Amino acid sequence: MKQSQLFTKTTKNIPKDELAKNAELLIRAGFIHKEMAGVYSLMPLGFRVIKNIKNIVAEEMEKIGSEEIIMSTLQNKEIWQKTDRWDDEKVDVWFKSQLKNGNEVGFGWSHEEPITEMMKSFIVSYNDLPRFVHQFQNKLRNEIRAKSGIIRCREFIMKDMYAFCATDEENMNFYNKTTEAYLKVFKRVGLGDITYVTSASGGLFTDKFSHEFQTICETGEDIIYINKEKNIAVNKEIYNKENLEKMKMEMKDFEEKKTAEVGNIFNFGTNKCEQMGLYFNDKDGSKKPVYLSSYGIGITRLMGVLVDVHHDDKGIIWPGEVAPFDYHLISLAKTDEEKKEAEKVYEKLKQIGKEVLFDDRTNKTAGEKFADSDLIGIPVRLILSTKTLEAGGLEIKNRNENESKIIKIGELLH
RNA sequence: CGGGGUGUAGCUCAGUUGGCUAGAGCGACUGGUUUGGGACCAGUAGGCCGAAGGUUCAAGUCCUUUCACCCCGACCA
Repeated sequence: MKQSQLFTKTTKNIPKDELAKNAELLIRAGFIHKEMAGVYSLMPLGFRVIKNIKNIVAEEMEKIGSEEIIMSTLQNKEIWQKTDRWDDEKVDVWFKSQLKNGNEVGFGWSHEEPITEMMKSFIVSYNDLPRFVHQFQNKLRNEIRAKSGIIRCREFIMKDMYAFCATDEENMNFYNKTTEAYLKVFKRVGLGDITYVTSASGGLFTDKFSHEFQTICETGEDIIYINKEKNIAVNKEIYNKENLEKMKMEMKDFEEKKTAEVGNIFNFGTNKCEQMGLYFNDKDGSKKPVYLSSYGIGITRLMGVLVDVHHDDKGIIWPGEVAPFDYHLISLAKTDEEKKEAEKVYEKLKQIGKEVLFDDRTNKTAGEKFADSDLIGIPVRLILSTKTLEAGGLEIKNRNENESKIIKIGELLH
């Protein structure tokens, strides 16, 4: 992509209505645009990062047997009434509207009920189980207070996955497989070292505990207690003597950390399906309720957490796999010949399958280009200038390092 | 939803006890000089001072209402 054509704009000014680092940098670097409190649009750069995160998540979910679908945003009131979750007293994040005929509809804040309802058309026998599906979908939640930049939004992209199983064993097996898959996802996006599987309460979803994936992060809204040796973490909401005794641990074993919840997994057992009337005929002819578990990863939130965790005073430092581009090729070419050379490098890099942002702008000074480059945060910066050509090639520098070196153009293409 | 704060140029802000034609920096545009860390000079454009109502000879400034945004708390996949 040529930067002269890229739909974006960077700014030196810190937006006055954003205190959170993630939103500040993403806006300044031109990744997102704020529509209103808790609602952001994605610009091309932001869209690329989101695509990369989605691809990683999709890959890992497919590896454990899930298929991608996409469900509707508009939701049927009657379906939610079956589990008593239509009532605003029970679920306070509903956005609701009306059809022309006066019927109420809801905007999806979660999809357990609709997916379970849908499955009633497809799961009737043990032969139809297990069934795993996931989707990337815009969730709408009427949060009392949007905050922390893109960490707590009213509209956001979420990956939600649902597992329908015949037995508790099958269900727990998938639950454990997903836990592993999630850890892989967080490792791949660059949060592996600071993300913990955390025991938490089930909240609205289940009476039992659930597991959250919590990433250590200043902008986070959760407090968790971590034991690094045993790799155990507990959310503050269930952190008490009684629960610790069950784990045979004491408070002195834990360290308190501020974290952001980047993923969570819930086991509903057969509760939800019993409420919704999703049963199947087992081998012996008996009618049994289906086991359901659900698995979420906040995709846009993940982008925010990544920025909060990976930045310096100059801008964002994207981990490789989620970065909007592999290379930021900056041309400081003066002569036509040099310009041609820069163009050639750009084309060659594309040919070998690299994603390149090519700063071909002629009306910007070197300093401005460097500042933009640091702000945008592409992992590897390549500079082509009179100086580098004289030295035999390009200057290469990683965003997270200070040293640069000259390499031959040919070396880069291997 | 309680408490606190902020709305003035595209962005970030200044604007005194109410006073004449509302300012700066950045950005944009034009011309020129520059060209390895947001460079310089000259010029130009750009405003319903968040919105509505009120007080006053006079309102960006005072009063009332309202909307938006931020922060703290409560809440919370």
